[in-house]
Amino acid sequence: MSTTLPPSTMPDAFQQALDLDQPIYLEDEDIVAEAASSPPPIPLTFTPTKETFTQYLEYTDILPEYPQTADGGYSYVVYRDKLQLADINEMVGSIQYSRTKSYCGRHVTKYPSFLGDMPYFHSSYKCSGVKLCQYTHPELKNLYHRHVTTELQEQVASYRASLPFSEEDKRQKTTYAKYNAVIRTFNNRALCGESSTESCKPVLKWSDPQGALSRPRPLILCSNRGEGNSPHWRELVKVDGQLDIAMLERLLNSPHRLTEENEYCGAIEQFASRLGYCQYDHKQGPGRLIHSKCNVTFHWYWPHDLNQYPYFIFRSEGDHTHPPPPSIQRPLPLIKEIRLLIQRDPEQTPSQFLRSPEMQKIYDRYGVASLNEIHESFNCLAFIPRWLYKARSLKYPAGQDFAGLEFETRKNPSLVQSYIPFLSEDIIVCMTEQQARMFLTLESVEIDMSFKRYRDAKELVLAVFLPEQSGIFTLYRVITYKETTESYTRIFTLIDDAIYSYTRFMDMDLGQYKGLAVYLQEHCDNLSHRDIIEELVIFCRIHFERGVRGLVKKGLTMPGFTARAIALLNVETAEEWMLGTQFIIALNRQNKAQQEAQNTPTQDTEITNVTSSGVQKESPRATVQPTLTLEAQIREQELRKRFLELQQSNDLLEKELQNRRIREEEEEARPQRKSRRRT
DNA sequence: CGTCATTACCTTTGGCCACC
DNA sequence: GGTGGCCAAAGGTAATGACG
Repeated sequence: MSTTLPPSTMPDAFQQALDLDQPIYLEDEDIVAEAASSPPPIPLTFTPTKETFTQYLEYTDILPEYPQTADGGYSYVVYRDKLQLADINEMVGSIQYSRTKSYCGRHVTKYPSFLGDMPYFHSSYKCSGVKLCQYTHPELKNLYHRHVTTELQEQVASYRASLPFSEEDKRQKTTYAKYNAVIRTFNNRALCGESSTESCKPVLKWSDPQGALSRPRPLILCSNRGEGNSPHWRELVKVDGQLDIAMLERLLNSPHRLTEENEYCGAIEQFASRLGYCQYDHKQGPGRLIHSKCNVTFHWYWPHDLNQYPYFIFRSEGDHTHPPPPSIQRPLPLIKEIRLLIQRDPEQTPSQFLRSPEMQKIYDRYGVASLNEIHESFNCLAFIPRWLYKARSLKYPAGQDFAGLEFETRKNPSLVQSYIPFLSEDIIVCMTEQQARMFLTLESVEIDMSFKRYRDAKELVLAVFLPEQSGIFTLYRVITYKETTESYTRIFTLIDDAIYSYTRFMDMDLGQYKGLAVYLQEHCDNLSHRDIIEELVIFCRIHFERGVRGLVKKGLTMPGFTARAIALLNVETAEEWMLGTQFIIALNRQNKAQQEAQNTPTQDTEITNVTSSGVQKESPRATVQPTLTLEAQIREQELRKRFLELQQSNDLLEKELQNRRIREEEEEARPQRKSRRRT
């Protein structure tokens, strides 16, 4: 619905302004100088109650982050092919001035505007100003502006740079803050109590070293403090790297102390900032952030039919009665993209997210290596963990603990059928049908226990290494909150149940499975659990190596023990294994006998304890050196040769590992930032 | 219609704390 | 020391009504 306006009612200025061939361009010109000869105002709206005018008009395809403003109004006519309402919101939302909305989206249907005689919407913001430190330099405070130019930004930066020490150097900042605190407290006569006098001044001295190995330590004390007990102030300065002691000494002991005059600050924060004080400890104390108000108004108008008229007008009126705020509004299109990526996969950590291939694509698009190279507002990335947390909370409203799982299973019952065959408060079993089928085709599986993924629970994983895929295939996952034998028995029963529930229609596989069950039952009656374990279980290499090193740590002194024991891991047959272990045991006996002969006391450590924790507690079985037949002796020689070869290659490996450890220790010893380590 | 004031709800932010 | 979880407070938004 549109109202036609007789051409006669169109003001000349409007007609002239509508002539897009002759736009009125005002770019980086000095508006103040032009004010004397300012052109007649251009009407933007034609309403009977109050017409809106603009003094300046600029055509553009993108609204600047710091739109210009003017007394009679500075307006931008923004044109873009296929302009959408979202684009308008994005551009208006990206301006760097904090603002509050005066009103939003008012329809104007009866009166024409600069956009023509079609209905339009009209919205309005008010600039909220900035927050300035109470010690802001008066010139900076009064840096009213209409246009943010490079010169203005440099001028603002110069006020920040005029502070005594670089704001970026944390150590210098801390030292300066310490110095200021000491001076202030001395000036308040708060440190020397009743003995405090006008002449009390803080000085930095070094203590006399106590003993040959101690070093002099820095002290801040009152200049009136003598030897021994004194009511005057004395404080030992902590040498923990946070303070630059040499700088503190220079500041405190210099005959020309920094002038006692107050210093000025250059801190400007967005009005939206919740900081109470500026980030700089001044001589006169921390500076409270104070709201510097502003009366600038922003208005924007856009036609109902953006397809037909892909224009909108943005108008800014009044002077900003404050210096320009720092550029911290993040570019909206990029922010939307990041938000979408986070919503898609909120289970990443912030650093994983920033290094993800999706983010890498964004960096590549801009030809940069990190976000802060795209826009300075990304210098602070604290919003990333918050958004991840929020997205996770939305995705898992009941959390990701047991309650969350229960919630998910109720919401999505098929989850139970397809992946969680058993769920109780103590044990959660995860297995799919494909995993169950895979399980039945295997001769062996690996069992691993993880303590790290969940806070209170442990995770037991049955997996198999597939050489064709060069990867580990998980077969079965149990999350358990108990660690008792009963709970493990229950877990292994549940493996049976899970496989059965998924594969009950597979006759052939079921036969295999039943056969295995019968086999286990029959053998369990006749054999001890140790025998069954020996028959069925191969323990983890890492646990074996840990066991070997543990024995050495406990005091086993047999020469070449580590290399020989670890060589056992590379044997290929049971015979080689038995021979190897007997060889080591015999050597150990010999070694012990020698040590006893020399009356050297040794640790009572038994090598046969070298197995995984499950068997470790058992008493070692008596080993008998067998009497060998001739045939066996020949076979033994072959095996001994093979064992020695293995041992030799292992010795080399051991040496290489040792060298690597030494190198790592040296690296660690260097004074550098320690990296976090996960074990 | 332009503007202001009010209100209720939504979102962001700085800071605290526990944990690894 | 970095990180994540969480909270209170403050800023922002949207809707609405009143007035000139």
